[in-house]
Amino acid sequence: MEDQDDPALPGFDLDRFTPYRLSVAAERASEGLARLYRVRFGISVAEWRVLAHLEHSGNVSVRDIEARVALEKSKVSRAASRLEAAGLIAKAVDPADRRLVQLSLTPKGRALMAEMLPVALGFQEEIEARLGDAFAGFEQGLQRLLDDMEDKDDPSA
Amino acid sequence: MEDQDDPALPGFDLDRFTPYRLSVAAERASEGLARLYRVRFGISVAEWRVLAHLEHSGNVSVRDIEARVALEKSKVSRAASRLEAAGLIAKAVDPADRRLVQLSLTPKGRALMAEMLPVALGFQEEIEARLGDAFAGFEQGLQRLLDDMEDKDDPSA
DNA sequence: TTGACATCATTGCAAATGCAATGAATAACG
DNA sequence: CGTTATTCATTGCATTTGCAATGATGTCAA
Repeated sequence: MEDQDDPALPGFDLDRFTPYRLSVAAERASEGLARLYRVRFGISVAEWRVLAHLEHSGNVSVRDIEARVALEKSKVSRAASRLEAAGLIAKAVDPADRRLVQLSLTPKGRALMAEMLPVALGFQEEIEARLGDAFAGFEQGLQRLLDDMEDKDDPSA
Repeated sequence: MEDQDDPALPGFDLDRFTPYRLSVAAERASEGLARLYRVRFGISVAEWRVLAHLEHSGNVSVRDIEARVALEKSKVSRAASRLEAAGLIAKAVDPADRRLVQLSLTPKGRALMAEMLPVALGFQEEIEARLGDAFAGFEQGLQRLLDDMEDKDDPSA
């Protein structure tokens, strides 16, 4: 009973818990950008990732994107369908392996990316400016986390 | 036409885009911990956050948690209902303001937290160990991001 | 070749999510 | 007081999500 409000507990503070902090920061950053994309271009985060990857890597299969862009394959598939319906990408069966679907930007999709990229780059610059001299260290840590979690994402095994 | 596969485009690389990196890192970190909690304790991330906040701060209203723990109020409400059904927390109408619901850990809830906290702390230690000397810089950057986004979460606003 | 197994994209479906009511209670202000 | 706003927690509902089929293709070895 005395430990009901006993401050001498382990004293766990969620605010100092890295997974939580990471989650909140990511949520807010992605959400800020997501709102921009949604209201200005009608594009979701998943769709943005697919477009960005296509802009960067040319024709790719759904499977490639799934692995490359940290998106469930059903999410990629549905995003691709919406993008195709919007005329932003084209789907084509790979002639070499007919199980694969090659996605590629249409001219309209490329034009949209030309509008969206400056927004993304501006957002990135904004973040770097806000972090200032902390940016380098932050990115280094982030990189190390991403490297470690590349396949196994459970640090305590 | 020539820019179909022209590498001289803006050359945007999603992998260097901080919001994306942050999102992937957060997703993987949270998911690793989430799996542990789910399989070992049957607890979701939202439920974990509610429990952790209660353990740390004693009785709190749903509203408090919503603000404090970066969770939609409907999510808090539903998490609280599940936790109550599981006998881990108690809900009580605040006598001073009967709109508020005071949440508090039951003995069973406190016992569960006593089991879960070491797991969380171990996870945290693991992360710190993996980051090594990059941890301090990483946390500093993260803190700066969180500060900046406290109310307005759109850096390019 | 043929048959067992693997891989790919899509889709069905149950569960989770976000947002906009809803209803209860309080605060603000004349 | 009485009336109008505001705050709080919950819930309804449409959308999104994740996961497990499904079907269509490819691979490999007997």
